[in-house]
Amino acid sequence: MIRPPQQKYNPKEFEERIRKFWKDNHVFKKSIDQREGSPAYVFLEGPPTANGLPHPGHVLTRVMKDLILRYETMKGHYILRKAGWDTHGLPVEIEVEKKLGLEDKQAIERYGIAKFNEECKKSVFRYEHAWVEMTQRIAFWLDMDNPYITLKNDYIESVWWSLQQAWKKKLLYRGHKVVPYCPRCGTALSTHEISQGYKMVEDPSIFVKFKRKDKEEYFLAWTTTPWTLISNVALAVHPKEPYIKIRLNGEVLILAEERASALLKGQEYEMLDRFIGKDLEHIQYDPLFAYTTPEKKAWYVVLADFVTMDDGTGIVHIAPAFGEDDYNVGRVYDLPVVQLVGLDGTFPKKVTLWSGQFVKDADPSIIQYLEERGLLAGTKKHVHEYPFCWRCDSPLLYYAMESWFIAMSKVQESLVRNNNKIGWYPPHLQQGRFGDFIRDVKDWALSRDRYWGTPLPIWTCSNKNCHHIECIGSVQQLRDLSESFPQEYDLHKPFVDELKVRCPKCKQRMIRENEVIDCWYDSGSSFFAQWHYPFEHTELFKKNFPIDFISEALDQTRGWFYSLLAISTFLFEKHPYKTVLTLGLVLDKDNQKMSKSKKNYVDPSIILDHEGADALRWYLISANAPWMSTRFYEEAVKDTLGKFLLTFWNSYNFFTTYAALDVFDPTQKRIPLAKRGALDRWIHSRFNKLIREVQSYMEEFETHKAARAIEVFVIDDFSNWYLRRSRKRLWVDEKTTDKLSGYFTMYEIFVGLSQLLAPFIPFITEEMYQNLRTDAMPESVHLCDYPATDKKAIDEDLERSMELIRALVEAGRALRSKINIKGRQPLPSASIVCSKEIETSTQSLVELIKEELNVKTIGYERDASLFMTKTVKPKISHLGPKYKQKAKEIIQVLETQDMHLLYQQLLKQKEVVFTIGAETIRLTIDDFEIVEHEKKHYVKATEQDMTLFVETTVTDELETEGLAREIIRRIQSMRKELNLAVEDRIITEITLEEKIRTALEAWKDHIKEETRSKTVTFVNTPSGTLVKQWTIDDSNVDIGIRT
RNA sequence: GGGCCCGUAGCUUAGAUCGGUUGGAGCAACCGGCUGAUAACCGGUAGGUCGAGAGUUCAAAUCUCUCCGGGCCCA
Repeated sequence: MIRPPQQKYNPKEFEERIRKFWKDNHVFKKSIDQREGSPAYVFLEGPPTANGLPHPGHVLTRVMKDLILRYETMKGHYILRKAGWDTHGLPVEIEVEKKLGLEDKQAIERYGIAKFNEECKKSVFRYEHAWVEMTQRIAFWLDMDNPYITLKNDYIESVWWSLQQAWKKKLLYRGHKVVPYCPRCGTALSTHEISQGYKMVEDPSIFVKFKRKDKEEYFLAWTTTPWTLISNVALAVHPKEPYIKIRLNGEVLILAEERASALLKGQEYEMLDRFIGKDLEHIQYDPLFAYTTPEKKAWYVVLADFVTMDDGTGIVHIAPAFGEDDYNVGRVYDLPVVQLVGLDGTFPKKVTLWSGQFVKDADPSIIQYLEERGLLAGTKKHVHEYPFCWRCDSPLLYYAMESWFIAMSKVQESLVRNNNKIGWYPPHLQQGRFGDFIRDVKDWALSRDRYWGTPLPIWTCSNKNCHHIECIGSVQQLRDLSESFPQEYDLHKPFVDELKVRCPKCKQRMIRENEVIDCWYDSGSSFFAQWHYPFEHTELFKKNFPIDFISEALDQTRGWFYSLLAISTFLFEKHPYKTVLTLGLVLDKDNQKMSKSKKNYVDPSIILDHEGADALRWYLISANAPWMSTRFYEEAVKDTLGKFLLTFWNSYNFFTTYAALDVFDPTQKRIPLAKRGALDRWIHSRFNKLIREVQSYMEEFETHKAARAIEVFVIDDFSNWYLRRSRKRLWVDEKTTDKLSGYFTMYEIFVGLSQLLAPFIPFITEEMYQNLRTDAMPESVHLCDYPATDKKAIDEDLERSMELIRALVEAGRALRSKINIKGRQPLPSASIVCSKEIETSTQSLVELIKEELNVKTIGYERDASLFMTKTVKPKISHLGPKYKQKAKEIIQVLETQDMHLLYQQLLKQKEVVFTIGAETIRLTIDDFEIVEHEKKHYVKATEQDMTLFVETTVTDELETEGLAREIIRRIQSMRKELNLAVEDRIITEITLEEKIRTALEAWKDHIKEETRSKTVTFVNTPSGTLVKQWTIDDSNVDIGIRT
């Protein structure tokens, strides 16, 4: 039995109620379990870190994931939805440092690593509660009772196993990485940290001469960091750019041609030779300083693409220890890494001239020294951006630190191959941002000299003669090599470092590499580590690999999307996921990124309280393509609520009000679709086409288009046309077939819509479904199958006809508006002039026009001339040249004539004759333009191949009927004002002016019927619970009603 | 600095693959209308240098180039 609805849309109340319903009845679990054995659709959750509050971007990701997963579930897939938490990493440490007031790494060590990590562990779940609550409130169904957590021993063990695999494949190696380093804090900074600390500074830049070993010629190089010259090992030129050899002031210099013209403007020099950079490769030169003798060949010219012609000389000095580009070119040429700077940022003893000086402070002195030796060709102030430490504000040095790497460059081809197998949404990322990154892949710098993270499982034998290195891949292996491995353990620092591990070769103690690993490696391992593979759940892993679907925001492209692919590629040589949906970012009202510091941050819970989860979800889904950035603010969500959700809700309200009143029973014998009226068949046809449309959009993740298609259907087709046109048949008291057909149709569409919309707006659909479902139906809308298109229900001809009818109605309404006769005033007739074909196809629907346009009769005609009359008007452009000065007089004469008669005359006699002064003028039909217009009391509108004529004669009788309708309408609005129920009966008293009172006597019964009045009396002074005075077309009408 | 994405009415957007009537629609505004569900709806009015400039073309919102603005990623 269908209950009448709550009147108000109160999302906070019913969303909470429905969450409880799901929980009490384990609906989420059932939605998974009932699909067991069905084809799997594998999903992997990108783990968030719960050490900060969730923001609107996280809400978007979770809504989109939920939409896709609910949709695929209803389409019959078996989907596990394991939650995950990312728990390691520098941001966690920084939070804890702040909380504990620890300034640097030394402070952390003084505080104690064990205690520090304990704090980190607590910190990562600090806002877990807020995350869980947000997740539940937006109805993201996720198994948060059994999440994978990257800090668990089992998870770490899986990660270790994968690192051991890398080790066995000889992909894990120790090398150097040039990182921004703060000499004061004694720590490298992450890119995340330095991005906040760039400043514009002015540094000295110098032009330095490097003497060719074999000739009295000089390479002219340029640098902004003179202190790095001491560690110089090579000069780089661009292989393809032209270089020239010139004589300037008696010296022979080599530099880029393009730069020479810029640098030596106005100076005279002699051009000696011209060649491309490639020709200079391997030419040796004399070092500027001899503080060290490198173990590898150094001091010669190398080729590098990064050399630009934007500034400098086109010859770049290379110091691999102090620049990333330098380091990379050094690896290509196997150059030595000369590092004549200490970790404290000063020159070591070896550098006798500047020993102990801070490098940047030594710059002027180095410049002076070069000048004295005649190696300086010039200086120039140079303004550029330079990074500073965000903590202590000292200038950072780029510094080659030892680090562990995974040799991704060795599996580059495999990466590209696997990437090409992934379905990217939007597609441009595949070969664009992501493809570019993969094609130019760098080795993965894996280690971090920090505390809170998965420890790097590499132990080195402390015996100098042995030096055996072991990469440990399981807890068992570690236990076997350790003395007294405890029962209870935690695979973090400091436990792993305190273990006494014995070398399997020489039995000496092994020491672990101090570092932890990049936390991106943790989350990128989730596709196997979540199952504790390969130690457990091997079958589960195999069933769930590769993953069908992942989705995160755009910033994860080179983050998680990459780390998953990287790890999967070197472990399994396979793409880890088949489809990746990349979401746009969530911005504020002014298209700015949301951040707490800008205070433009919208708290999702406020919107959840005010507009509700469904409105929030619908906005995020329908506003934009998923991969476009979406502006997020409460007003926007509010608009969505008003436009779509309330219309949908009110339609439902309308249906259930009447269905409950009439005790409509959906289990009774169904009226077959073929036996229902055209309107019912039409909405079914539209609905079935909608299903098809929605599904095809969903397959391409064009969720916004799916949502908009539904919106158009619900608002335009269903609510504003179908339901409005169906109202009348629900008002009759008898149980007619037509009424019952209407109920069945509405019922079916509402059940269908609740299922179609369930993945989008899970609460309101559940609320409706619970009221509509029969015992034979699943207990929740989320346990239903997704609606499938019934092709038989689609009737293209009917849809086309309805389009014509609706177009005519619109044209008719525009007509009324134009002639200023309001819709409540009935008019005698309307006629449609069209072809026989159109008549046949629209005949069954034509009654709809009658009511919409409020005309007494409606009919078809073939010939528009029935309503048109032809006249002529003088063709002035024709008469002018012919009659010159007389034309004006002729026109004046013609204007006095009845043009209609003139036309008749022209038709019969072919000419008109009259005289002007002495002259006889003969005009033929050619001197006139034939114009057509509607006959008196007719107006017309043309719509496609149809013309609509409306007769506008308002007889006294029609005028009275119009007045009756005016009165009815006023009484209805008064009923509403009193909040009366539809079925409540009233007593009505009306005071009318004498002249209309008599005329209205005949309409008394009609007014009584329409307003559900027990009695209608015309009185002198009306009384009632509500009495109102109205003015209708200049007449005063007072109305009083009471129950 | 480099790469990628985006820019259409006050706001949200359709149209861009594949150049072709007068660039559609919704919200907001104004005027009028409808209403036994509606915060809804209907008719009309106003509002556009399609980010700017140049080019290709008979024809450009659409193709090309440059620039400007916003965003992301990488330096």
